[in-house]
Amino acid sequence: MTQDRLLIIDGHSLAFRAYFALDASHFSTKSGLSTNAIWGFANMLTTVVNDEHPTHIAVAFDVKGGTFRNEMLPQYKGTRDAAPEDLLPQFPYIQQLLKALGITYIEKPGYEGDDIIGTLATMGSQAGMDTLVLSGDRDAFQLIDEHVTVLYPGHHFRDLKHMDEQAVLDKYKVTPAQYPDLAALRGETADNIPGVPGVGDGFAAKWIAQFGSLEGILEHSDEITGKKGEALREHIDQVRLNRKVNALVRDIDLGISLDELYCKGSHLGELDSILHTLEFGTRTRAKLLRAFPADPNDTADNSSNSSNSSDVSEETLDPSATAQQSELDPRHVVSVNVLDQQQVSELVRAEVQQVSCDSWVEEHFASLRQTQHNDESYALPERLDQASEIDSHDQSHLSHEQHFDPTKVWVLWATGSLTHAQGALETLTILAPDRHALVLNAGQAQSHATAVARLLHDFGHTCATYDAKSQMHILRALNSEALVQAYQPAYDIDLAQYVVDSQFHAKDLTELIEHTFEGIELEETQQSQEVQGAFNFDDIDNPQLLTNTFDPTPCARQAATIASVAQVLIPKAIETHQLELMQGIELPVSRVLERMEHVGAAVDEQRLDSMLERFSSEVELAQQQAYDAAGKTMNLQSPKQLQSVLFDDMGLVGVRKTKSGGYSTDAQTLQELATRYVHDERASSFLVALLRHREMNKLKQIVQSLIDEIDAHDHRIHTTFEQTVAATGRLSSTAPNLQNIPNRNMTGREIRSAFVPGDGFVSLMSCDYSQVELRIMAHASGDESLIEAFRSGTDFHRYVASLVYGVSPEDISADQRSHVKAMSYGLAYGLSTYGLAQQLQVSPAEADVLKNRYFATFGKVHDYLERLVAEAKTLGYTQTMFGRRRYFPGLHSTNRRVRDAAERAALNAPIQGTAADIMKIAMIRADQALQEMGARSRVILQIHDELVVELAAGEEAQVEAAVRDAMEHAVSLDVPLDVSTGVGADWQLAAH
DNA sequence: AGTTCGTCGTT
DNA sequence: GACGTACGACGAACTG
Repeated sequence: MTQDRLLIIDGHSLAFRAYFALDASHFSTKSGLSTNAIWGFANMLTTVVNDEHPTHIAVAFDVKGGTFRNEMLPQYKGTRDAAPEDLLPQFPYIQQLLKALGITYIEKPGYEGDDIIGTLATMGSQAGMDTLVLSGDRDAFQLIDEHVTVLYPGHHFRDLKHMDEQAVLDKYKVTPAQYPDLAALRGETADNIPGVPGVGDGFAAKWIAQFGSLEGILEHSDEITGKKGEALREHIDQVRLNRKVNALVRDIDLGISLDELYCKGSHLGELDSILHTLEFGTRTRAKLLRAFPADPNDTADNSSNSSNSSDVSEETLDPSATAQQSELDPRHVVSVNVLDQQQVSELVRAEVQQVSCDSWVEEHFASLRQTQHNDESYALPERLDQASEIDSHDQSHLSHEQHFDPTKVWVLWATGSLTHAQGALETLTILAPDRHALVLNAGQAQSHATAVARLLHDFGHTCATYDAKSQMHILRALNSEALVQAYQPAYDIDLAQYVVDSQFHAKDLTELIEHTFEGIELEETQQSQEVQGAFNFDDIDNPQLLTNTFDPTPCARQAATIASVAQVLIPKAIETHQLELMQGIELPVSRVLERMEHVGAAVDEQRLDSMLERFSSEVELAQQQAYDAAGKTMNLQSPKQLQSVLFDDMGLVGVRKTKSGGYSTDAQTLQELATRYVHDERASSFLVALLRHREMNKLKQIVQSLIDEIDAHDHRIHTTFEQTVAATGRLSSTAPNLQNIPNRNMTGREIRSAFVPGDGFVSLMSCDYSQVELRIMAHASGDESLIEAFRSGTDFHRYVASLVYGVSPEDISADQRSHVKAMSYGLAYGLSTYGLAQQLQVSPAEADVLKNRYFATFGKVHDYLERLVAEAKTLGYTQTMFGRRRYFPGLHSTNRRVRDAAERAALNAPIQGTAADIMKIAMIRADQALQEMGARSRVILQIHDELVVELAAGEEAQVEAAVRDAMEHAVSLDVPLDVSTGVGADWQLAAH
């Protein structure tokens, strides 16, 4: 029958994808079973079935235990993380669900799902059936022929690519039958299969075209010249093996005929029973039944279903109750008023109307005005849910957690450009709570700045936006102090995403939207119909502004999408107790950062220029010395060329290898080589010159990057502080990075002397926390000895060393002190004995002794650190003192390197993160204090545990006291927070 | 033109 | 067999 369509699904890849696309914490039953993969699987399945209308379906699964491939290639799929522990239990339910839907699933011991797929696809093709293979594995491409198409998921699952013969040919320039040859040459990173280094799809295809097949290539491998030919000859065995492994088996005896894969329909009884177990609602049931209607011949056990289904319908019979519930229940987030861009574009119609801003606001914000003084959205304060390890006493600076009412959210959205922290506004959109939008051009926005400020003042507590810091830069262009002051939105979806999952970072709004709606199906709701139009109003009082030169629709659409994203992310943030963090810390600090970026740091341009000149000539000198020693020239900045000089020409023996197999030429290696070959005149002078070149070149580059970023208008440097990049909660700094200006040795530190007070200011003050991370550990672990060490107020490292070595502080040697100091700092990084030994230049045995002594002295610190990792393993995430979470999927990896790294990160995250939280609170407090005292002095830089303040004349003492107080009392711990300050004519001199 | 690697600066 | 977190910047080398 030509109508027949066979759909073959790779069950494992679909379940994995579903699992990672959906946050497990939002999908679980009361009894604690995770259902995210099941739900996502069902969702994806129905989507594909609705799109493709197959008549026959089979789902293939892998079976536990290895296959013949593992015997051939031990590392096969070695880099793949083991299935997370809450994924595996979901498979039986998926299979049960498939059975209830009348879908056949197949597993076969000794074979992978891919082989079952290969067999079924071959069967389908031979029967002349229209065959679709849904798989995320590119090996499936070899199955494509005139009857077989592979549905291959792109970045977004919903856009499945239909890979047919032409598509493979277009993309890879080979036929589907040749595809495995190409894959064998290229390798497959996902499966830990190395290909020929340096050979990608392009070269592989070229060779295949030239020689017809992999066999042809291997026979004529001698004829291939160049590096790639050489690499091919070296990896010939690997390639042969790859080709064996990636060939799918296509003739397993499955003991099943295609007819048996026909979809007869769902068994209602079984379906209701499994949906009940999974606590899936009627929406999911309805959707499944739309895709897989009940089997008319299945009349068995009708009485038992009716009891089940009435059970379900009772709770959701009332439609208004459903809507209410679905807003709160993350599992039903699908039914929230979610608009993707496509939907919005259909619904938003631009209608140019002449309205006055005031009357428009009056009309469309009426609902907010009514509830303004009796606002239910201000709920009773909720305690911050904290990690049991860390307890903070003082959270008064944090706002109380609010409930989220999507009907009250409105959006203020400015577009424009942003360079050197200088904004220019192009459009300004107000999306009202009733989903009507007003779009202003620059001139209109300018003349209504005060009105907008008033709007913010009245309703800022339900205002949402994206990237408030950049918005504020842009809004500054309107030159309205009132607007800048009033701009305090309640929700920033960029920050919301960051506090919900700091690991994922969307580079722009588009990416954030994609990520937010990934795996979420959008349903048409009545609410979405309410988006009625984007209106552009003309200012009657300013006739010159009457011309509308732009289309307001995209602006309104973007604003509407921001509201939609907020409707998904804010409830998520509330559930995970992150809203307080966003509103109490991130949003307030974003205002401080905005001002810091706007103000910038003044630099002495001449000084930078002369440094650049000096470093440049040093670079050239060192380069010449290196050339002389080597007896030839080369690019000293090329690790590859250095390798050949050092390890081939000069015959030195390499020390360590790099990831990709070459010998490392990093500074540590060069140092070691210099000691080892101290008697080899030529080698050692080359090494010394090279090291010198490296150092000077680095400094030269840093100075150059600073010069490049000087703003021509005010001769200051305006860095950008990235607030949503570092997974621990720290800030980062770019264009230029002012958080990595050299500080370790005199030569580099000089660069700091180029940072000076600007016109109208007299000096710089540097204020930094001493040993914050250690103090956090002392507090959180409750270790009495360490707490006492901090309270004693003496030389901390000396005091600790005296405890560790059991001698009085004055008898501690310089070595002992520095060793203990390194140990102390290494703690928070999960430092190994080996690493400690490396750093201290002592034997691993000695390092081990030190470590044991240290932990014997500070036992509770040891317990605390272990507890952090253990808790991260159970919870899946760590928390800082202020509840900031970071998730660690790698903690359960079977790959030890990955797992160890995750453990170290999990140990470090709550400590580094708490330090970051404290500094952010200190910045908010310092900024506020300076404002309140009317000081002209201002904070201009933050370097993780240091603030740099630009001091105005006569303010030094007062400002010093204020900033010190802000930092020392940002939070109250069981140990004091020590801040040291210094003042000087430049940043270097301000050091203390 | 865009990506990945190696290296190195900070905390 | 590796072996300290978190970042950003640069040039080289390789991909298209």
